[in-house]
Amino acid sequence: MALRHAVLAALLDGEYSGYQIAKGFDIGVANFWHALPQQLYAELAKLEKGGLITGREVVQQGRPNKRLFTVTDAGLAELERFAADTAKPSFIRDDLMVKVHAADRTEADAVIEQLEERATVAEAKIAVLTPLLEKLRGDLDEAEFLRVGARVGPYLTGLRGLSFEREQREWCLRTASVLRARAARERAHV
Amino acid sequence: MALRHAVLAALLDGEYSGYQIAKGFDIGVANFWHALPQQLYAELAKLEKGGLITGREVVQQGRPNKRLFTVTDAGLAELERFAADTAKPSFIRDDLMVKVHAADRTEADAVIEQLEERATVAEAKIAVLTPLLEKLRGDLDEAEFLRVGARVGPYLTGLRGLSFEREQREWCLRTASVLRARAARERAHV
DNA sequence: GCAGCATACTCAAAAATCTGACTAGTCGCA
DNA sequence: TGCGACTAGTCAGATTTTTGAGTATGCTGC
Repeated sequence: MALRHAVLAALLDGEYSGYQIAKGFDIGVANFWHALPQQLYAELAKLEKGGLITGREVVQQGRPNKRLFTVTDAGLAELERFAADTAKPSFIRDDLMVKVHAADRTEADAVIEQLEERATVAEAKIAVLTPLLEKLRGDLDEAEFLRVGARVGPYLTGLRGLSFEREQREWCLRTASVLRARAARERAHV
Repeated sequence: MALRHAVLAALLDGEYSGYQIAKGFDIGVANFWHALPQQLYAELAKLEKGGLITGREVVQQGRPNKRLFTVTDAGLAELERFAADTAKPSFIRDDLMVKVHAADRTEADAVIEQLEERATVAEAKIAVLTPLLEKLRGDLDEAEFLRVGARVGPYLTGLRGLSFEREQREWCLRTASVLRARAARERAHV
């Protein structure tokens, strides 16, 4: 049950609606968590019932009203408690890696295509993250920001996201080219 | 329902028992998938019932008997089908990143400790993966192996795992040192 | 003038995953 | 000789996550 903490952490950056959180707009959280809108709405409702966040209705004209949530002191205390107890090991699950693992026993064409597609997605994430980190940093250079800047948390997780996406892109492109070369070789030998 | 495919991919490397797969001994699969023993046993049973794998009983003395599984032609065809349709985006879930995201609003000491612990774990994985990749490679150098070697699938996923663990280690150490420096600064100012 | 997309959610049900306990023999250690 | 760890699993039940559908309004492009 760590989704609850991911949501609390996301709300530290300000007031957000379920819809906004669901959109994954938030740099930090999107880098290490993924959940469907339905889960988030349910979790927000539970958190509010438990008094860890409070919502306020914002009436909008021209579009549906929304509820913006803020972390309460109790919520902060819960995060504190969470930070103190031992973390579960991280885990990745990746369909594409399963396919690559089996790539020398199956037709590789489709996998190559997906690897290149995935590299493009990584590229796009890099293009979003880079300016976001710059914005967080403000006038300070990175070393200085990390030393004294406010809100380093999101910056640090953003850095991890960025490095992950860079590695992902490189690996996808390299793997695609390896598989492509082998496919060509195989065709030549048959 | 991709666990089924992860298991099939793991079994491509040879005959394994549920227990062995559960141990995560397999380089490739451990790099992109994680599941509890109970899930694996259940999945193996389903796959066998579906004819995608076959098991044979191996009688052992001095320890319980075991069942070793092999992928059938039907299983290979299923993997082929799986490789062809579109992959879901990868996702990571990481408690520790949640904690870092909130680190500037909570007590950081415990998080720093966990980051250093995580770096050690990453180090250990690097220490396991590096010789495993060497072994897979045999006499060939990497470029040559990738061009003509057998079983490149596991090698390629192993490379991704290795790069992930390296980045993980660096990020954990750097993040720990950033948080440590800030905690010291804060104490000095109070 | 209407199709499709965006905002902002809700509900129910199916499937996957995790928690926790249990069996049962063997080996090493003190 | 008893304790704990390792091999090799099984079972039940709770919780989480995913799938799929639905509501309602407004704006934009063709």
